[in-house]
Order: sequence, then structure tokens, then C-alpha cells
Amino acid sequence: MASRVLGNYGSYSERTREHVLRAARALNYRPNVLARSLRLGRTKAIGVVVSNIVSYHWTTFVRGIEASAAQHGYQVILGTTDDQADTEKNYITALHERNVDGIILSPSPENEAMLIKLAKEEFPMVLVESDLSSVNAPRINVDNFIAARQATNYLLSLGHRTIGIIAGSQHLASGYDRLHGYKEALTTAGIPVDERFIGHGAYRYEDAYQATQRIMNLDAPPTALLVCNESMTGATLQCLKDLKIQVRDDVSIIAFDDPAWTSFFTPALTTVRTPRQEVAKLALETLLARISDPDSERAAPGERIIATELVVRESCKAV
Amino acid sequence: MASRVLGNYGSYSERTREHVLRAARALNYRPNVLARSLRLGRTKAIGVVVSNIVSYHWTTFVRGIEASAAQHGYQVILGTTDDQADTEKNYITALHERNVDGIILSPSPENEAMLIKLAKEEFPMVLVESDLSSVNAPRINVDNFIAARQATNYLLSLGHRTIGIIAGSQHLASGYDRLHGYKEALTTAGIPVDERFIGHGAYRYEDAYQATQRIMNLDAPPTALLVCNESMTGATLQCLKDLKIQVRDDVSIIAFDDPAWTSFFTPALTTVRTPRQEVAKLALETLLARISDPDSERAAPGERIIATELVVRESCKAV
DNA sequence: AAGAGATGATATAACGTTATACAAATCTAT
DNA sequence: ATAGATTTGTATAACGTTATATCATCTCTT
Repeated sequence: MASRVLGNYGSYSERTREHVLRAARALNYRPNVLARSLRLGRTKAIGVVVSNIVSYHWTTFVRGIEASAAQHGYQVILGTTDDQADTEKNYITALHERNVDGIILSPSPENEAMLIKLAKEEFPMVLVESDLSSVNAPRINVDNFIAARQATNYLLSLGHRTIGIIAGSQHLASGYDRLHGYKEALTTAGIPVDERFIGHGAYRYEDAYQATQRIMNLDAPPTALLVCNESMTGATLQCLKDLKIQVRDDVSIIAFDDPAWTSFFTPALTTVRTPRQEVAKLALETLLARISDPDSERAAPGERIIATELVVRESCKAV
Repeated sequence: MASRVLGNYGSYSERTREHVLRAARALNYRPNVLARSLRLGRTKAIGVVVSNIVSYHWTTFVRGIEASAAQHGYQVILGTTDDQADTEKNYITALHERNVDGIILSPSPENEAMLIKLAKEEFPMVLVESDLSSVNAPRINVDNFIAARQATNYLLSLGHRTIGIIAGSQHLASGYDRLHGYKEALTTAGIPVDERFIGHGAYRYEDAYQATQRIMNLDAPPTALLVCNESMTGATLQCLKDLKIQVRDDVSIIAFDDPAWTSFFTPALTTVRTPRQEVAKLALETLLARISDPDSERAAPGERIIATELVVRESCKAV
């Protein structure tokens, strides 16, 4: 009888309903979540796998997911990979085996085959910042190409003609798109792309430091730099400080990512801001749609693109 | 038979062992984690509840927990509370009901009663940055009192005689201890505590901004400021920038917390660094000890104190 | 060749739910 | 008063494990 009331099915009278509920309260009855999950085949938990959780970029994302998930009664199991494809793989497997109802991840392309397989099993997934169109899953992306082109155009409009870029990992969609948006803007403006002004490397502090050092030590260094993520921006600023090169006066800077410190830095940095909360919310809601109604429009595979915003502050001067 | 091999108990021959394992692999057999957890009464998951995950302070902590947990085969379920006691309460309840094997949290004092009750039920917990000695659980703390005293003494040694503090939430151990370490240093040096130089508020950007504004607009503002956490440091720096007051030249700064940007800021900030990874590792290992062997020495309740480090950079000048 | 001990196959309870089934009891309307 | 509907009590299977028990069979030692 109690099962009918608690499960809200079958028929029962109002009198017994109250009776059961009162008894449940008196006994401080709490259904065992594991047993329920086992029976029902859902856990009300989702997995989130990102490369790191120390950068503002991913921190705000995870925070956004977690907040939205809590609103929907879901809990978040977190995994961070440090950009290691095999760590990522382990996490995905572990989360899958733990029967999470779905996962949100920013995947390494190396795990493409695995993701294709999981998608075939109808395991609900949402990819973030990924160009793996071969995986049958929704993808939430940011208009990195347009953002980089816009940032570069802004520098061009200030009169800069030699613009460098500290580029990130080219096997990741964000890294590739940002570099190519930059190139596109230059080419369109009739300025040849100068390979010496391009700093190649992964999204890492060390790579960015060395790239900045090399580029700024050229005989004719660029008058402006586009830096492709937060930790690289840290490296570039540190390097410029070490080289006694002034931001803005000696070299203009536009940074991708917009953590709090960029605004009270002197000069305050002009940045490309991604609305992380929005990306997170959309990712979560798309995942929930995919869990509850895989055939709905909201859950359809394919790419959703979210616009970025150029936040103009003080770090670029006209030449 | 297979259960004996897979469960590794009873007796069986090497031949059947291989046979079973081969068959398991062929069928791609994966034990159902939920069923196993239900049967075994453990989930190999732990909960982590912290106030926020956007600050360097907690980000690095969560990251440390997660990394250590993964090494031990545990997964982390994350909850962030934005310093809301009721959100915290909901998370603790939810994690408990989800049968996590234990939780690590930096609790609000308002939830003391609940924690006492949970501890009585022998639910494994480890508290971080908490002075709730009434709760029967290990506590991992940082020597905030000593750190603040040391930082203040450093400023005194540089000749500062009027030192302000942007203090954090007084109901939290860290906030209380930092303020009192500061007061102790002044008193010991024979300098009366001037209440006008103390900025009271929660650990919030807005509070810190207003406090800085008020203090620096005094007729005789202090020549040095101690700022009690990262987001407050952001607020203070922003405020000083807005007021056109130079860090170091006009006012010396020591900041609690040591995120990356403090070192490439100009002037690079002198900070109090807490070894977050160490705190995280100790918290996790204490929790695991409490889970597997509650009577061991490692799992004993009581406080463990971890030392901080004063990182001297460029933001304090001698007067 | 006999007995001890190891190994094999198979069955069973338990973990705590949810959902269904069926018979017995009670209520409602004519 | 009685058919028909609703409600109640109780039993049951299923989710997928782990652990124990039983009994039959095989292998080794003496």
C-alpha cells in the first residue's frame, strides 16, 4: 500500500495517503538512492569531464553546470584530465560504468572512436568546444573563428600592421579556429601572414612564455599580440615583464578569456569574453533534453554556436 | 564458479580462472556499479562541498582532492554553496542519501547541529577550515592566525606603523583568525589597534571595495593593507586603481591567497600562500582512513594545522 | 586402492527499491 | 439489496551484484 502512495500510482484514498506520509515522516524514511537507481535505471547524476579546473574558463563552466544541474535535481560528478587523452578515456569509462545519466565533456580528438561507439549505444552526451561531427551528439561551441577575426580587425583598425599571435593547441577546435580567424583577418586586409609572428604550442604556460620571448626578441617585433587563453596570457605578461616591455606602450595585447584580474590589471586588458554561464546552461539543458526525450528538437545532434564579446579596455593603443 | 574467480574467494584452479576471465573479456563483462554498491554498502564516491569554485583557493583544493581521489579509485561529487548555509545543508543531505562513502567540506557554522548528528551516525567526514570542534571529525586547518601575524610583522619590520586590514567573514575560522593574528602583531608591537583601519564584511568583492574606499579616503590612510582573500584583493586593487592610488608607492599590499596573476601583476604582489595541494591531499587521505579504519590514528578527530608561507615580491616598500 | 582435500556446478539469500497482480474488503449508485 | 466500482492488504518479480551453502566430482597422497 505504502508503495502506491509513495510511488503515486494505482489507487488509494486520501485518508491512507496521509496515514502513510505521516508514518514515513515519523520513521524518517528515506528511500535508498542506490536501490532506486538500480530498479529505475537512472541515477540523477551527470558527469562533467574537462581538461582542468584551475582556469577561469573551465571553472566558471563547471560552476554553471553544477548550478543548473542542482536546479533540476541532478548532481555532478567531476573529472579533470589535464589534457591527457587517456585520463579522459578512463573518466568517460568510469562515469559510464557508474551509470550516470549522461556526460558533458570537452573531448580530445584522440577519443573520437570511443565517443562514436558510446553515441551508438545511445549514451547521452553533449560535447563542448569540439569539432567531432562524426560523433552523434549535440555540440556547444563558441564562435572562436569570428572572435579572433574580430579581435584582429580591431587591432588593424587601430593601425597595427604587424600583429603576433600566441596560438594554442591546433588539434583542438578552439585553438585551430582562433589561429585561422586571425589569419583570415590579415589576409582580407591584404597583409601577408608572417609565420615568424605566430607562436605555436599547446595551451600551456611554458609554451606561451617561450613563444612570447622568441617573438618579442625578433629584430622587428610585432606591435600587437593576440593571446589565446588565460594561462598563456599569464605567461605572456610575465615574459613581457621580465623583458621590461610595457603592455600598451610597447605592445598592444588582446587576451582570450576574461577572468576578474584582467580588469584591475594595469593597463586593464582588452579581452575576448565567452559567456561561460550561458554555454554551461545550454550544455546542461541540451543534455537533459537528450536524456528525457532524445528525439526532441532540443536534443538534436549538431552544432550550436554561442557568440563572444570583445571587451575593450586599455591594453591596445592606436599607432 | 565465475563469482569465485571474479570475487577472488573460495578455491578454484588456474585453468578455470583463465577460462572465466577470457569469457568475461569476450562478453565485455562489466559489473554493474549500482548493484555492487547496493550489495557491498559502499560506492567508491566521496562528496566535496565548498563555498565556491571560481576562486583559486577552492579550485586548487578541489583539483587536489579529485586528483588524489582518482589515484585511490574514488570519484568526486561536487557541490558548491556560494556561502549559503541552506544550500550547503541540502548538498550534505543529498550526498549522504546518495551513499557517498564520506564527505569533505568547509562547513558553515550554522550547520553545526546537523554535522554533530551525522558524525554520531559515524558518517565519515573531514572538515576543512573549520573550528567546529563539537563535531566528532578530523579538521584540516591552516595557520591563519600565525600567517596574519607574520604578514603584519613583516610590514612592521619595513617601518609601517599604520596598517589596515580588509577582513573577511568573522563567523568563519579563517576570517576570525586572520583578523586576530593581525591585531596580536600590532598589540605586541605596542601599536594600538585602530578600528578605523579595519574593513569589516564578508569575503565578498563588494564589501572589500567599499571597505578599501572608506579606509583609503580617511584623512590619514594607512600606509599598508592586508587583504584577506583573492576576490577581496581584486576589489582592493580595482578600488586603488579607481582612486589612482599606486600599489607599493602609495600603499603597500599583502594579499592572502596566491593565484598565478599575483606574480605578473605590476608590482608583483607579496602574498600569503597556502599549500592547497597539501591540504587537499591530507584531507582526502584522512577521509579515506576514516572510511576504511575509523579507529586508526590517521582518522582520529581533532585539528591538523598546515603552515603557510609568506611569498615576498614587490608590493611592499620600506618607509 | 582408499581417503583426504581440492575443485566444479548450481542454487540461494540478501541489498532496498518499484511495479504489477490478485483476492478481499469497502464504498457508491440504482 | 445488489451489481459495479473503488480501495485495501499482501505477495511477487525484477534490477545485478556478492557471498555462502550444498553436493558431486576430480586429483593427489599414502
